[in-house]
Parts: sequence; structure tokens; C-alpha cells
Amino acid sequence: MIQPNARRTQAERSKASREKIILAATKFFAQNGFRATKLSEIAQAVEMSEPGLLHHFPSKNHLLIGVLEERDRLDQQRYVGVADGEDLPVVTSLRELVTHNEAVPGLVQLFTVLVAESITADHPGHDFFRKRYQNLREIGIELISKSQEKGEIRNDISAEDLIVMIFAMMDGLQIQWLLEPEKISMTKEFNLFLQFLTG
Amino acid sequence: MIQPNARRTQAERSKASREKIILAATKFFAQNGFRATKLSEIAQAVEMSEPGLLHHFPSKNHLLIGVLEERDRLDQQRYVGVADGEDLPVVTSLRELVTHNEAVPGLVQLFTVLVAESITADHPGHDFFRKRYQNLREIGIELISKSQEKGEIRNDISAEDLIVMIFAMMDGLQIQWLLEPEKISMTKEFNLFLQFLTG
DNA sequence: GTCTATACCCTGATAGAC
DNA sequence: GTCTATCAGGGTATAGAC
Repeated sequence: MIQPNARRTQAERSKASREKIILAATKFFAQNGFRATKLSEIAQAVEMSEPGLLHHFPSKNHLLIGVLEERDRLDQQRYVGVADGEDLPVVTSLRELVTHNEAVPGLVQLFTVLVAESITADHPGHDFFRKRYQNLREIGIELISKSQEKGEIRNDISAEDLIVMIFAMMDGLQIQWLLEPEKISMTKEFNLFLQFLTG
Repeated sequence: MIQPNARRTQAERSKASREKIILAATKFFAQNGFRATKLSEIAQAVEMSEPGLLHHFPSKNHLLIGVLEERDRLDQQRYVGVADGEDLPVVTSLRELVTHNEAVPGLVQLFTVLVAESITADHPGHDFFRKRYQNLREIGIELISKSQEKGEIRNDISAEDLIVMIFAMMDGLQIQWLLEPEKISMTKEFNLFLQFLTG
């Protein structure tokens, strides 16, 4: 006889394990990239054996996708949250986004390291990142267009082009910043860039 | 008795081997990154055994540094060549640089993939890229300053900030372009960005 | 769900002959 | 300078018990 209570408890415990694993994996992937990260170090971090870990994620690739989807979900919550606050100018929201990113270097590094690794076509994250950029660009174009109509942003350049430039500036600044955190200020340079957008 | 002629011939042959290896390694590093590249595939590409290859470069790390220095040397020749042609506006030179980069995707990918991989502190290319950016920024600041004095570029933003933004835009566009070459045009977006610089 | 044991493959690097 | 042979080590993933 199946006891609902016991079942829920077990399911919850399993979920907790998954999340603990994702959290630890996030840290190592961000620090060392995907290929250089060993299952053993993740397993050790969550105080579990390798097969124990592989019970939750059938392979290392699955684990990567799990990490990316989870992190992307959180990331996008904030991004879309930005979109909802339509009373704020987009420029202000972008400024806040970068400021926030500067506060969580680990997460930024995760995406910067992995997106670059995934440029190579055979990387397990390749499709994920292509779709991610496509998706983020689409959302961004909406926002920028509205903002242009309101006159907040210059309209002599198309929203399509602007959003590509905006993401490029973010990614590029992240690289220099991650290489020399003491020397490069993401927010400072990005805010200067934003001046360009208001014409 | 040492024969000068024979010695020179041998040294030349060795140099040819080195260059063949670097050429092949460049291709694989660009395609798959450093860590994912196996010595065996490079060795096979140059029709040599692994120990034969390791005779020229004592370790895989040495080979990476060899590749980076060689490619950087070529890259910088063009970059400094740009600096010398002082009659041309910097903006024009930058435009040409990016146009050239779009024509050699392999080389661009080499640096984009490797710089991102090397963000992790323990990567054998980490120091190389930090120094590279420092060096390129220094050269760039000189050029931008002069250009500002001549009134070609807006002077309400410091040359230090402008050069960081310029490299960021280049790197960021490269990422999106490498992920979707058919969809993103580096030159188009970069030229739009250059408009910002002339005020 | 988690473990122990282990299979299996690959990888960079070395020893030593030619 | 290049090879064959081989080492030492580490990596993911599976089998099967508890």
C-alpha cells in the first residue's frame, strides 16, 4: 500500500538532491567550464558518490542541460520582470540588469564561459545558446521598439540592430571584466554605452 | 666536422615542421578549443606520431602558447600596421579590421574560443590573454587619443573608456556571429557602433 | 536512492631504439 | 628528428547489491 505522505516526502527529498547537485555543478562549470569539470568533484561537493549523482542525471551532458535550464529560468524571470515594469524606461532596466550581474560574478562567468565553449558546433550546449540568444533578442526587440515609440531611445537605428549591439556590449565587457575584475568596471562602461542609445 | 650547409638545411626543416604543427593545431584549437583537442588528432593531421610532435613542443601547454604567440604576432602586425598609417582616420582602420576578421572566421574563432576558455584562472592561456588585452588597450589608447585631438572622434568620453568599449563590441559581436553566421553581420553592426564614436 | 566495484577507453607523456 | 612501445593516471558510465 502506497502512503501519499511517504511518497511526497521522498519526492521532495529527490528534488532537494537535484537542486543541490545543480547548485554545486553550477559552481564548478562556472569556475572551470564544462569539459574541465569532473563528475567526481561535483559528487564530492554534494557528499555523494558518482553513481549516486548519475542516478539523478543520467549523464554529464544531461547535467549540463539541467544547469543551463535552471539558471536560464531564474535569469529570465528577472529579465521578463524588467519587461513588465513598463513604467520604467528600458535604459534604466538595462542599467539595473548589468549592475545586478556585476554582483553575481559566478553566474556571469557560468554563461560567459559556457557560451564561448559552446561556439564549437559539437558542444552539448550549442543549440541551447543559439536558442537562448534568439529568444532574448526577440524579447528585447519588443522592448526596444516600444521604447523607441515613446522617444526614450534613438530611432535612427532599428531595434533589431540595437539589441544585437546591446548584447554584444554586455558579453564583451564581461570578458574583459572576468579577466581583470579590479581593472574593468562593467557598469561604468555599460552606462557610457547607454548614453549612445538615447541619442 | 660540422657542415654549415647541412646544419642550415636541418634547421630549416625543423622550422617547417614547427610551422606545420602550429598551423594544424590552430585549426583544431579554433574548432574545438584547447582542452577538447587531442594531441593525437594534431599529430595525425601533420602525418606524424605523438612523440614526434612532442619533440617540437615539449607539452600540450607549450604548443598552445606557441600557437597563441604565432597568431598574435601576425595579428599584431596588422594592428600596428593600422597604427602606422596615420593618415587614415582610426575609424576607417577599425572598420577595415573588422571586415578583415569577418573574412577569416577560423582565426577569429581561435581567439574567441580560447579567450573564453582562458577566463578560468587555471587555464594555461590565462596570463597570455590578460597581457594581450592590456597591450592592445595601451596601443589603442594612443591611437584614440590622437584621433580625439584631431577631432575625428568625440572627446567627451576618455580614450581609456572608448577602447574598452570598442574591444567589448568586437568580442561580443564575434560571439553572436560565430553562433549564427548567417544571421548576424559583424561589419554591419560594428559600423553602426562606429557612428556613436564620431559623436 | 545510494553504494561498492569495476569495466572500458582515452590521454598526455616518457624510455629508448634507429 | 622520428619512431615503437608503453606507462601512469584519470575519466565517464554501468552492473549489481543493499
